[in-house]
Amino acid sequence: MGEPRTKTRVGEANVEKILDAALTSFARFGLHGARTDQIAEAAGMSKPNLLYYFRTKEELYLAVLKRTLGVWLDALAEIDPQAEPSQALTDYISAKLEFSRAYPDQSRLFAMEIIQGAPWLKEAILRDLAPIVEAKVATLTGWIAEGRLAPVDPTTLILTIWATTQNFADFSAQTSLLTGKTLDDPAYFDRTRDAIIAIVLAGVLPRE
Amino acid sequence: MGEPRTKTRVGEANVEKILDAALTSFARFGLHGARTDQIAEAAGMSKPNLLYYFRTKEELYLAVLKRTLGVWLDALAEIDPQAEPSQALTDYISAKLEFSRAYPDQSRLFAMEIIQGAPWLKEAILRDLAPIVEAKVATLTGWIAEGRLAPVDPTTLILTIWATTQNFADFSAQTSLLTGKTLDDPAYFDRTRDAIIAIVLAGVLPRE
DNA sequence: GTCTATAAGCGGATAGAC
DNA sequence: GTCTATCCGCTTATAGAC
Repeated sequence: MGEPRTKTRVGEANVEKILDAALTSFARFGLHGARTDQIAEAAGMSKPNLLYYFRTKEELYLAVLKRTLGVWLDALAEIDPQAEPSQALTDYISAKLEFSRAYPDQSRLFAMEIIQGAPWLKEAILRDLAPIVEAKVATLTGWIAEGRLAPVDPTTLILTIWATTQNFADFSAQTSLLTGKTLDDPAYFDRTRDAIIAIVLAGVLPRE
Repeated sequence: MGEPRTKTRVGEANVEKILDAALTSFARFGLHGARTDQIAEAAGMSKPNLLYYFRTKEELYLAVLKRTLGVWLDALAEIDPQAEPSQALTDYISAKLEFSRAYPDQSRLFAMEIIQGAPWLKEAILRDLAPIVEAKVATLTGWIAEGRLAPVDPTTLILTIWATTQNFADFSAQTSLLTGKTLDDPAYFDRTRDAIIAIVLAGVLPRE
């Protein structure tokens, strides 16, 4: 499953340019809809030169996906068991939404891969993502046991946060068709973040 | 934009078989990844015969999408301004989740089209979906004004419900990788539904 | 309406010089 | 490492008989 041949500095710079260009195309057109010559052009090189770094389109696709998964893992891992639950969840929701705003293509591409059954990323999800989720479920379970969180199913809560935050990147086409706004509008971004936090936190914090 | 040529009874039956088969393929592989001969085979006919009913792959794709959009519209339109808010939202969430369980491919295909910017469905969304959403936002705004609903942004609330419910169909690959469960498991389905309703309703109902 | 056979073109991948 | 030129497989779509 060939790494890109990147020994030199110029090579590494090219790999980065290719990954960025590929992300845009794959997010917009999917694995099969994306065109290698278009990606090469966007990366500022010829098609054969692109294929010098990534031998096949599929290899490039997987490389793009794995780069995104890494960022996801880091954000999730940052939920701190020692923190105040409402603050920890607020921070995580904010970070996740901010990521969706800053890197909508990464969010979208990831979503498309998952929707299609994760044919390329299945292995990496099981190996890298699952253990972290398990750890965070344990954290939430602990908070619930201590009465610091309402007794909501922890896995469902995590998936709900992913669903709500990612939604605004993934479905931004629909959202902007319906509201005329995007997350690039700072006021709308803040309003959305506050609404999500209000909805999710209210359902999750213990009533006194 | 070419209706399928369906004058006879056998023709209509074939069109249905094609739409069903196409839904499966498009949801799994996307517009460009799906293969017409595979769809034809799944529909029990030859490829030229399929292309007799739908002149191009794209025409077939759009027909499949529009069939799904119709179902969506009906469910949303059913939210009754006269109803008790918590009951109306509970019913809508239940119906939406049930739809995602019963027709996961429709849910997934719709999601993929939206994520890619709705290149094929944009027009229909603006014409058919937007007005209904507008009407429902008005309903929610009324409930908020009457103090029967917490002052949450109505559009965000609707989008949140879509996000949470659809998520369990769209991301079922991820969910089942992480939990080992699918919505086909009745107990898991009920647990998920209750958790979503609890989270969303709690954040939205007015505190006394 | 349905088929077999085939055309036509796109697009990923390679050859080989520089 | 990068390019030009080119190959060739694969897939949509059509021709035309039944």
